[in-house]
Amino acid sequence: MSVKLKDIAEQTGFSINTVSRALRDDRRLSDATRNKIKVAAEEMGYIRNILAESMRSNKSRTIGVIFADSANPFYAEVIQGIEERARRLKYSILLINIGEQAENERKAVRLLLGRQVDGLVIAPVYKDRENLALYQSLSVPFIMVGRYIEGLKSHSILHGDAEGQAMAFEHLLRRGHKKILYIAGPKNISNTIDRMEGMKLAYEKYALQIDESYIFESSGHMDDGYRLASQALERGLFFTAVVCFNDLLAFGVLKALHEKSISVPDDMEIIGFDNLAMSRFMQPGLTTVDVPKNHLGQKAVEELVYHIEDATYPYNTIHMKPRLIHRETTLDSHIQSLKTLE
Amino acid sequence: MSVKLKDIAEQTGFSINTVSRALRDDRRLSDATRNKIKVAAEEMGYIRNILAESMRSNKSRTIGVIFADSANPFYAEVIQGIEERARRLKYSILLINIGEQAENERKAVRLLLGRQVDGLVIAPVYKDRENLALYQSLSVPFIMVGRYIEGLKSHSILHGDAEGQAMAFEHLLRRGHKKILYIAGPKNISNTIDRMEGMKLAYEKYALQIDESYIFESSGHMDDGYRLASQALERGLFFTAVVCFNDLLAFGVLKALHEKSISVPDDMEIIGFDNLAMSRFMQPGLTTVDVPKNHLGQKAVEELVYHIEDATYPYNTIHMKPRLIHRETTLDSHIQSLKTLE
DNA sequence: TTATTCTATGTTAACGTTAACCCATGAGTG
DNA sequence: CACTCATGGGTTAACGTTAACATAGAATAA
Repeated sequence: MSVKLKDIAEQTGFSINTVSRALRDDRRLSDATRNKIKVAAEEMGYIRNILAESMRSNKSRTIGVIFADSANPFYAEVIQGIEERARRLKYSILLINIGEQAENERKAVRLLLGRQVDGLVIAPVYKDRENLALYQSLSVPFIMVGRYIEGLKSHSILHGDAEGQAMAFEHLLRRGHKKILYIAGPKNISNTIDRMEGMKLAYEKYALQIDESYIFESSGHMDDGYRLASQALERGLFFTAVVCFNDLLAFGVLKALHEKSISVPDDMEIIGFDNLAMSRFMQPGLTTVDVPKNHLGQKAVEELVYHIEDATYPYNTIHMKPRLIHRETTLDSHIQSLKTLE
Repeated sequence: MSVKLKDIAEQTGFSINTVSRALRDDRRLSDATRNKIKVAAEEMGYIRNILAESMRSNKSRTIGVIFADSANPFYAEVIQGIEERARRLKYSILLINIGEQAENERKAVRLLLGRQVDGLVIAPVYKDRENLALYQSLSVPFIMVGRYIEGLKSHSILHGDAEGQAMAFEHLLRRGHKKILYIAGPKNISNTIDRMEGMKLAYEKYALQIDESYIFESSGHMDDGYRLASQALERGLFFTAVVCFNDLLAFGVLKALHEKSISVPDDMEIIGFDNLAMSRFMQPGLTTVDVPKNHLGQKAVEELVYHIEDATYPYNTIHMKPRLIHRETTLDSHIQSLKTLE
């Protein structure tokens, strides 16, 4: 069996409690005692039983992490940030994927509560009466990353969905595009709603009407981008630019355009969202809205731990700034003006 | 405070133990009692304290997962498989990233042991005397995914690194390529060694010599692919094909080639490894060696749980079959033969 | 009938740790 | 010299659950 405090106590002649204190660096013990015990523990290969510690101290140093899909490159980077920061702060993370299903989200929360997590980091499904009630009565702190749910927005860290999407559209509208295809995201998450809102803001700014037939719904995956763009082209829909809910969709769109021999950005401009690591390496490099993914995860944990360690710490929505990253799927204003002169 | 067994016991009039049994579906209780207790538990919003359960039963239903970087799309997909299967088997996963550092790997193992995990799934650093000793004396079952370490190969689930890399090279050598650039992976992992071995096998098969100056070391990231390919070209190194340790490197290489206006596959053929989800959407679509990533993760958990539940279950290396996926960065034999006729 | 086995439940202890409280000793204080 | 107080450590109980054993009554068998 493994080494326990009891074994170290017997070995060193101190009581179990003294051993426990020594290993927790309790200053009320003499240096000599503390060192003697620590050395013995090290020699005996002692590993503290965190389960027992958690049980007794009522603090598990564990954070539950609930996402739709950890393999999605966007979430993968957020999770990376979460793991990194949690590890640094001496917390461990329990990861659960829920595939955008509100019911799975509830199950995940309950499971994690059963595991006595000290807090939760969640990318929640947007609208679900039952979930709202669940969160409102939740016994542990929780932070929502990159998304929010109505009524609990103060728990969210957001990255300017509306603002970012507006920037993307403005970049195109300003330069005269009239027919822009918008491939939207899954309808049960806040990002889809906010980005749609951003699109509207941009159109309003330029006093232009949105043609609803240019808005497609999607799951946010590459295949959908490919499929929807292909279909639109095959049906003869006329457009000069495509804005995508995220980069993955844009990858699919690029593939479709290439197959139809439509030249990007000359005949068609494309803008994504998220600025995934791969987006820079696409051919051509994808113009997109940058979101600080890793930082988002780190910040979420940081805030969460504040709440865990201080129950009075207030919840306030945190906003991060999106940035439009110009690459090769759009023409920048300079080049555009040159072309206009030709 | 939260509802405990004690509360349900008081509410229903049964003993704590009977309540515990009822909620665990113990068949020795009468249906009436079991139902009454379950209904009461449900009504009272009882959530079982898994920590306490784990403490007492000496089984945490937790699996520790140790990878270099969960944001790497390859591992992200493996982890997805792990999470999926673990969840289905009622296990939770604790995730730790170690960045290919042997020392971090040791720390992670110890941390997870402290958390009383029932088993580990690891992508280990290849060669480290201390780690070998650690694993040899490990008190819980462990499965290594996609990699192995010397002396413990039976714990691994592998996907034919040598075989897959040989297939890639053979495809090129068979069709007459003489100067093939190979961008290898990080040197402290088994994949790099085995894939290098696969390359050698292919050259031997065609009785050709390997020119060491065509082998570059890398970290396996996109930037390295870009940087190394750019450098090779700038230095005037002559080659007609590039084989990459993984798809990420290939993405970087494609970018570099495009910048130099080298046409793929006509002037240069490229083969990657891993068949990431994005590889199909690259422009041109990347020819690569497919590895069943999600399945690898699922299988790892499946095997691990066999070991957890039956200590006599034997360790045997499991081999999965790689497949060469022909896409647009290579010319297939048919097209090649047509070109030859020109 | 009486012994035996089942069935359904209760009682007690334990998992390994930490919290809360207690107690000796000796130094410093007035 | 008695008193306080800090120092260094021990004792006991508790966290919430399950394992192991015990038991009472009913059903069955001989």
